[in-house]
Amino acid sequence: MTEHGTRVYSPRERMVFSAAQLIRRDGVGATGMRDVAAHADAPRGSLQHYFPGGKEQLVGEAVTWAGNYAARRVTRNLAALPADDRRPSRLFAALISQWTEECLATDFAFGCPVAAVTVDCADTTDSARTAAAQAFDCWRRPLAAALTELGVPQARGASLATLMVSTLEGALLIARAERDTHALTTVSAELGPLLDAAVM
Amino acid sequence: MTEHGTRVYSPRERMVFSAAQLIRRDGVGATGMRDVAAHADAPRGSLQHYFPGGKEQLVGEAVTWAGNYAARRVTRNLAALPADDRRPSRLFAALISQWTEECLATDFAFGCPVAAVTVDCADTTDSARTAAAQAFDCWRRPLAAALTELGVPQARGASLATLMVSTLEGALLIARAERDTHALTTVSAELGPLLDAAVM
DNA sequence: CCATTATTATGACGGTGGTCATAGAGGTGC
DNA sequence: GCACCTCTATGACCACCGTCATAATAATGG
Repeated sequence: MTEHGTRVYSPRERMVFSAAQLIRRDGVGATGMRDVAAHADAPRGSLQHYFPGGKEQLVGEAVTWAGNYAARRVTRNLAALPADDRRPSRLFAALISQWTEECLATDFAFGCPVAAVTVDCADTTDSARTAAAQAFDCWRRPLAAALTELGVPQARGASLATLMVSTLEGALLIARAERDTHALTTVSAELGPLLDAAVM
Repeated sequence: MTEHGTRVYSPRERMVFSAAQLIRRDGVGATGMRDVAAHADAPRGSLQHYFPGGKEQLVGEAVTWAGNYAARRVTRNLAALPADDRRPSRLFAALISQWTEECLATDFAFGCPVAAVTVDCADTTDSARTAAAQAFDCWRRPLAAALTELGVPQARGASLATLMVSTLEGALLIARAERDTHALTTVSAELGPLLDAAVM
C-alpha cells in the first residue's frame, strides 16, 4: 500500500489515505472522523482546517484517491507483463492476483473503497456518488486503453473494461464474505479466454 | 418486490423485509432500528421481542432472506425461459434485465443487500459476514443447477455461476454509482457468448 | 520584531443510535 | 376470575459522532 518510495506525506495526504483505508475496511458509516485522524497520526484539529466540507469532502477525496490508485495499478501491471506473452487474460490475471494477495495478507479485512462508498452513499450523498462514478471511470479508462494496446479493437475495449471491473468488484465482494479467494481465481480463469478471444 | 400473492405478513416478517430494503438502500450503518420498525409499520417494542439478538440478528435475517429471494428469482427466471430458446445467455440476460428494471423504476435507489452487509460488516460482525456468505451460496447454487439443466457440464456450472454472480454484483454497483444501466447491459451482452459456449 | 497566516488543541453542543427496564394490553386456558 | 404467555408501549441511559467555537501555537514574510 505504501509503495511510493520514501517520500514523506503531509498530514492532509495521510488523512485522505487513512480515510480510504478505514472506509474500505469498515464502510463509510462506521468510519468516524476522529478515527481517521488517529489512524493518520494527524491532529484532530486539522480535520476542519483541511476539510472544511466535513466528512462529505473527506469521503469524496478518499474515493477519488482510490480511483487514481486503481488506475495506476492498471498501467503498472500492463507494463510489467512479460514481453513474450502479452495477452489480455494476463493483465486480468495480474490484477486479480494482486487483490488476492491483498486479501490473504490482510485476512480479508479490506475491500474496495469505491464499492463501500457506493453502497453507503449512493442514495444519500450525491457528491460521494459522483466521486465514485468518476473513480470507476478513472479505473476503466486505462484498462480500455491497455486492451487496445494488447490488440483488442477499440469498440470492444471499452465494453470489456467494464466487464473486467464489474467482475473483479463482484468477485472481491464474494471473496470477502466467504473469506476465501476461490471466487477471485475462478473469475480470473473463466474470463481469460473471452478476453483473449477479442484480440484481433 | 411484494410479489407473493396477497398473503398478509406478520410484523416480524415485515421487519425483516423492511430491514433488507433499508439496508440495500442506505447501508447497514445508516439503517436504524427505529427506521426499520417505522418502515414496516410495526411497533417499536416488537423489535426486542422478536429480535433479542438486537441489530446483529436483524441484519443476519435480512441478508438470509435476501439470499433466498435471489435464489427464487433464479428458478423463476429459468422456468420463464421460452421453450424454443433456452440458452444460458438468456437466463443471465433475464436476471440482468430484472435488476435493470428495478434500477430504473427506483431511480437507482436500491442495491443488493448482501453486498451492503458484506461491505459494512465483513470485518466487524462475523455473524453477518457468515450470513452474507451463505446468501451468496444460496444464490449461486440454483444458478449452477440451472446451467447444468441448460446443458453446461457440472464442473463448469459451478464456476460459471460464480462468474455470473460476481459480474452481476459488480455491474450493479457501477450502475448505481453512475446512475446509468449501461454497465448492466454491457456485461449481459459480453458474457452471453461465453456462457452459451459452455453448453455441450 | 511584528503582523499575518497556517496549523493545531480542546472542549462543548446537539443529535442519534442501540439497548435496556419497566409496565401496560391482549388473548388463552383452566 | 386468575394465572400465564405473547406482544406492545414508552421512556431513559449511555456512548458516539459530526460539527462548531475558541484559543493557542508555529511558521512565514516583510
